[in-house]
Amino acid sequence: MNISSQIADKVSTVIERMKASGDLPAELDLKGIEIQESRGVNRGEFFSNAAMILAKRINTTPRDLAHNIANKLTLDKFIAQVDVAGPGFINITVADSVWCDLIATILKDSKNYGRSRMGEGKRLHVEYVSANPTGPMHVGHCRGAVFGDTLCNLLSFVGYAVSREYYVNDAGAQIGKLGDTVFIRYLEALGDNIGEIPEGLYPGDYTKSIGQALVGLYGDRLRHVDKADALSIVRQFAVKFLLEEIHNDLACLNVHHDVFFSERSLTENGRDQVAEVIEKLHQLDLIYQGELPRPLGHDYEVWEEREQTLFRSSHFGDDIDRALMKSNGEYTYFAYDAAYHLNKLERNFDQYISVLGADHIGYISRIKSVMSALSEANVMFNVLITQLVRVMRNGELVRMSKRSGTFVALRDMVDEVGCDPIRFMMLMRKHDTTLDFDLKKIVERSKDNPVFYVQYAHARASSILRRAKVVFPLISTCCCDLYDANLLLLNNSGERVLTRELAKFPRVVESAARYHEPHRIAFYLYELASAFHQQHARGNDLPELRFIQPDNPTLTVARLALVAATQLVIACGLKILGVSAPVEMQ
RNA sequence: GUCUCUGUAGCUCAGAAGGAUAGAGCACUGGAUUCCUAAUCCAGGGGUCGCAGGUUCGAAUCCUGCCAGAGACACCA
Repeated sequence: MNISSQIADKVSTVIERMKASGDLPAELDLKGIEIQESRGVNRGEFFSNAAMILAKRINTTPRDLAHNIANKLTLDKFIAQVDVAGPGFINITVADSVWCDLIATILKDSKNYGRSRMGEGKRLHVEYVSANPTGPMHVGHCRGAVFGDTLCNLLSFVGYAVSREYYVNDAGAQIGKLGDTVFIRYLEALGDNIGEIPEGLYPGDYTKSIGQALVGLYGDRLRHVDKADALSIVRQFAVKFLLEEIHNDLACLNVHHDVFFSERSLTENGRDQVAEVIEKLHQLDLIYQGELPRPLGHDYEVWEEREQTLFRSSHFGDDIDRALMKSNGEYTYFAYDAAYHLNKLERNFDQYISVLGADHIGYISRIKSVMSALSEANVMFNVLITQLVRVMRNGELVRMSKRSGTFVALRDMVDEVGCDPIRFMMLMRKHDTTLDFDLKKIVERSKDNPVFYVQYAHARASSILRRAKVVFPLISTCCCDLYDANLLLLNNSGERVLTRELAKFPRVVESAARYHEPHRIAFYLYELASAFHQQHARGNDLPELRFIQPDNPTLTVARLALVAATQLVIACGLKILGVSAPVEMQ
C-alpha cells in the first residue's frame, strides 16, 4: 500500500467522473498529472498539479479548475482537507485513519514492507567487481563491489530475479605476468636469491605466500620440468589462490556473487566462443580488415599503422571501430569480452547491468555497441560507472601506486574501520561522482558519521521496546500484537512527522531501484533516524511525549507500535544496504 | 582535438526525473543530561544553484553556447 498512489487514484477518479458528467471534455488527456509529498508548511501533506496541467488543454484558469476538483475530493472520507494554493496547486491532507492504517500495515507486512512487484520476476543479470585475479582486492575495487552488491539487494527487493556475476580475467597477458612473478617467488621460497622483481611484473609482497604454497605442494619438482609446463601450472595455481582470497575479501565486506565466470573457459572444452562471436559479427557484416586512425591529443613517440580485424562499433554510436584481433593474430581483450557478452545473451536474461570502474568509461560505448549488434538492438543493457574513491587519513591523501605495489588492501581497511561504516559511506554518494573516504573520520562515533546515527536509531528503538517490557511485563512488543493498538492516539505533531517519514519508504525504494541509485536509501534512512531521534528528544522536556507512559498502557502500546514500525523500516533499509542493524550500541 | 562526468552555503553533499519561500551535515555562536542510552536534541546566522540566452503557467532540474575542474581516448587488461 502506498498513500500517494491511493491519492492519485482518488484524483483521477474525480477527473474521470467529471469527464463522464460532461464537466470536462471526454477526450481530455490526463498525462503529466502527479501526486507529490508537500515540502513546506501549511501546504497539506500531498499536492497535485492536475489543475495546472489540464487547464491549458481546455482553456480555463488553473485555479477555477482546481477548486472544482477540490470540492469533489473533499467528499472522500480518505481525505481530511483540500486547499487550492498558488497558481493552482491542490493541497491535500489525508485523514488520520489513513496514517493509522499505514502503521498497522507496516507491522503486518513486517520485512516485506516496501517490497513491490516492479521487477515482475524478470531475470536480471548484474556483473560487478570483476577485478583481475592478479592481486588481492584493494580500496579501488571497494566502491564497485559495495555499489553492485547493494544494487542487487535493492533490485531483488523490488521483484527482480537477480543473478550476480563476477567475470574472472584469467586469460591474457596479465595472467602471464602473474605466473612469471609467482614462479620467481617459488624459486625464492626454495631458497634462491632472486633480487628485485623485474620491471613489468607484480612487485607486491602478496605473491610470496603463493610461492611458498607451491613449494608445499610440489617441493622443487617444478624447477625440473619443462618451463612452459611449469608456468602453466603456476599460473593456474596462482589464479585459484588469488580468487580464493578475493572471495574471502568480498565476504568480509558482505559482498557475494552467484557465478564466477572464467574468461579462459570461453576458449576451452573444444569450443572457441571468441571465434564464434567474430563469425557471428561477420555474418552481420560488421567485421572488416583495416587500420585505426591515430588518436588525437596524444603524443606517441612511435606510431605504426597496423592492419587488423575490426568491429564496426562506430555504427552503434562509438567514436571509432574497435580491434578484435591484434596484428599478431591474437584475440584482443575486447574480443574475449564480446564473446562473454554473447554468452550472457545466450543465457537469455531479460535485462543486463554492468558495474564498471571509472577507468573503463572509454570502454562503455564499444561494449554497448557489441551488445546492440549481437542482440539486434533488442536488449536492455545498462552500464553503470562507479567513480574514483580518494582515500584520506586525517585529511591527507593516502598515496597509492600499482607499480610499486603500495595500495591499501581491502582486508586491512575492513579490519581497521569495519564493514558497516565502509558500506554506508560508499553509499552516501551518488555512484558516478568522486568520493573522499577518510579512514580516520569514518570510525568517529559522531553525527559526522551517518552510519552510527542510523544504527543508533535502530538500537534506541530496540532499547525502548526492551524497556517497555520491564515497565509492562504483560504487554507484547511483538509486531504481530502491536498492530491492534489504538493508533488514533498517535496524534501529536512529532508522531505524525515520523509516520509520514515511514510512509515514504516504498516510494524511495522504488525510485532508487528505477534509477539504480541505492544512495537514496542511505539518505532516506538518515532522515528517518533523524525524525525518530527528534521525537525521542522531545520526551526530555515534555515527559508526556515519551514513548513509555507508565500510567497509561493503552497509549504506550500505540506509541510502541510506532517505535516498532520505525525499527522495522530502518532494519529493512539497512538490510538492503548490507549494513547490520544492532539492537544495542556498545 | 573528441567523448563522458561534475560545478548548489566557508567545507562535504542531497534535491523525490519541471513545482510553491532551494535543504541536510560539518564548521561557527548560544543552550539542554537526576530522564525510554547526550553516539542525542533545540535555537541562530550563512545562497547571483558556474555565466549567458532559450523552452512554459513555473527551471537548480530540460535545450543551446561559453567558462572552470576531473577522468577516458591505438594491439594493455
